Amino acid sequence: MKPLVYARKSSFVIEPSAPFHFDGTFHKPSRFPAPLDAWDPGKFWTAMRVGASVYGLRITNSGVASRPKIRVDVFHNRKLAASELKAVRAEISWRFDLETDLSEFNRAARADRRFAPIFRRWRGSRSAIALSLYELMIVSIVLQNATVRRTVQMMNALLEAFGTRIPFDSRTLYAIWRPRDMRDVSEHELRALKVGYRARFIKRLSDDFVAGTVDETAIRSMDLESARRELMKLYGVGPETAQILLYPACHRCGPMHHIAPWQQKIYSRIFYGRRLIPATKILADLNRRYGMWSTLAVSYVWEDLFWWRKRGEQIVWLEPEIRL
DNA sequence: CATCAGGGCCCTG
DNA sequence: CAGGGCCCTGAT
Repeated sequence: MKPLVYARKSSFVIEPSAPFHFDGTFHKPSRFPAPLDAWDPGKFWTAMRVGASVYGLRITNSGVASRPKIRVDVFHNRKLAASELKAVRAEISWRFDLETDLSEFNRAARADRRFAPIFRRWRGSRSAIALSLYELMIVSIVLQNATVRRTVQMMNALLEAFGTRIPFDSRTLYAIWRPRDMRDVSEHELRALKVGYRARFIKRLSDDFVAGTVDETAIRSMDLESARRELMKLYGVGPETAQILLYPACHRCGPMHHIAPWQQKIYSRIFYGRRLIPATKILADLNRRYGMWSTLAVSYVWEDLFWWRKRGEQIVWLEPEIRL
């Protein structure tokens, strides 16, 4: 097969709602490393599947917080129809939540006694991920009951076997396969990639997406609780995975319902300065304090911590919790 | 060498 | 609703 060359380029500009924080939106340092996207200050690359095609995207910051502007360069391997470009733009806008109105959250954030400096630092950051609902679901599955190292291994093995390699702009990234690409893949074949019991989840979920049991478009417009119920019906999706999916894939950042054990440990430290606080208490406190903005508020504090770590700050209690 | 828990979820009793 | 089993790995 002839290697596909993503050398053609189309460009457009998006003006996100203000205030906007480019790096806080396009890079989340707490996430595990995968060849799905790449980031440098003011620049972001990803391979995005929209409709039937995959595109290489380079997104560049070309505005300021108060007058935000991003430039999108779309790399492709054939001539594009105008409608395709329009679809790509709409998808970027949705996935990175570029049109959202955070003024209410920002008002509350300014008045926050403890964390106002953090909220100010990241003001304009969005709940965002480059992945579709199906793609994030796959990522959540390989996160289940695994340490970071194992998650990375599983993800790489899956991408190598079924992902679409997109060489563009002198880098190579992968797009996750489509649900229907799993149709002729056996559970046995998946297990050979050492994903263990998750093989069955991947098969069943892919089938559900093909059959239309899950409708991403519908879920995007549901209220928080309906979306959660819908997602939890799926085989392999429990409370933790639903939480991951609702935010950021659905931009539902209402009250939190679930805290994973390792998050509980980290929340205990950052919100209470203690070793371990009961998850139910943490949930109640955070939801009382931040209400419908809980998930967003917590993510600002959470990512801020991982930004410090990324910049080389030693956080002695954090390291043992991030097992590589 | 064996045992065990892990960034969950399903199934059973 | 509590608890066992699941795939694999690295830690002990």
